[in-house]
Amino acid sequence: MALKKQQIIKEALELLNESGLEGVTLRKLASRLNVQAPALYWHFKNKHALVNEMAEAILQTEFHDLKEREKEESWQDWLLNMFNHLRKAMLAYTDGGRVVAGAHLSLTMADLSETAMKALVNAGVDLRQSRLIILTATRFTFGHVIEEQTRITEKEMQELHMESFNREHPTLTAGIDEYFSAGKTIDDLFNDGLRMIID
Amino acid sequence: MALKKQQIIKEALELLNESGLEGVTLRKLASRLNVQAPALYWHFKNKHALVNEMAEAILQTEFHDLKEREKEESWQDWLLNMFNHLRKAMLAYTDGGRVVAGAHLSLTMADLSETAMKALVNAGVDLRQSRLIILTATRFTFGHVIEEQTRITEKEMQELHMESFNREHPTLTAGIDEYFSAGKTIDDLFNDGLRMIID
DNA sequence: CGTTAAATTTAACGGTGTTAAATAAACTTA
DNA sequence: TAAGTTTATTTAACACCGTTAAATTTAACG
Repeated sequence: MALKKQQIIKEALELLNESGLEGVTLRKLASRLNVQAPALYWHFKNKHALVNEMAEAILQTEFHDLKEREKEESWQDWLLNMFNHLRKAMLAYTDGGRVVAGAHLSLTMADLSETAMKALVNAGVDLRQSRLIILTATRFTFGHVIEEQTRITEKEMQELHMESFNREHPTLTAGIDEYFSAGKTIDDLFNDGLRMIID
Repeated sequence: MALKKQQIIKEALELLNESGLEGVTLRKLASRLNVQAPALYWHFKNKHALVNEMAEAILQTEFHDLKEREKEESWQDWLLNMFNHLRKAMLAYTDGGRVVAGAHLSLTMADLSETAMKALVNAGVDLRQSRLIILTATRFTFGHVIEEQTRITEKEMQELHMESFNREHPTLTAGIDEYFSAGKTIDDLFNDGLRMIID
């Protein structure tokens, strides 16, 4: 039976979740589909194209029905919610941030930006200000999720020598401790950062 | 003559600028140093470690003498200037953003954060607020520079079908056009975004 | 000079994306 | 149904990649 594009992408996403971006190789993917690696080249012009389509699929799971802003909702709340969805979509997959942020010229991202621009402009926000807010928040979101998803091994932790690190960076350490000892989470950190941009 | 660590890193950075991150391979680097690839493993435990040291070197060129904030300078101006230096350091090398952002647990970045935290706290900014501002601005800066340095080929441009893209994203297109037709540059875009976070 | 440690080479392993050509399977048309 | 054409996949190979183990050279030191 002929291989379907959506099948390939679905299997690639499962492989992504199991092995991370480094683990997504054409041979492994082909093997899962009971096919030889070069067969994939009939469906995708190269690996980059496959990864781009994986990024679109990741975004689609969260944004296949992107709701426009309701009259009673503030544009700030709407936008905050939109970027939380964007983060959620990327967090759903191992290395999802790197996959999506690395996918250039994503149509879904463009649609997202367009919808967001309309939401803000319709709410009376200046055109230039709208663009600045959305661009800044987008890049912050990408940066944040990529950082959030970067795995640090136990080995790397030890090599950093926490006690001397903390001694040499007291203010930084105090800032980190204060935040989390106040019961705040990574989710809060993301939203607090986002609010700094939006408000 | 024995290979010196700094020589290797210097040569690796030149290779980075000529061939991009994908082009930095141990064989090519070794060849430039008139040595065989496995020789590099005596100086670095693996490629990741080499790239991490490249990141530190990139940062050091701009931050070997990081000046603390002067009494008469506002913390906002000082911070804005610091992140402009960070961006400049990364822009000095092809894929510099990906190299630096991908380098985990960078000591130079930690020193940078510590100095910035002290500057803000000494200026009377709340500890938590200081951390939020610096973290958000850092992640935005990484996201911005990575995006800025992502090369888009002529082919990819054509495949996007600009006219239909613009038709389907009128508000987004208008926002982009307005900004640049006002004579603003990418530098301005970065600083405008940064100011949204800092102010 | 002889010994020890530092630095590098040779050879190889298992993996990667990708291409060209041969082949099989599935439709289309006579 | 048979022939022909497009679609889809396989086989075989290329040119790379990071990395390891072992042998070998180079340098340092008593």
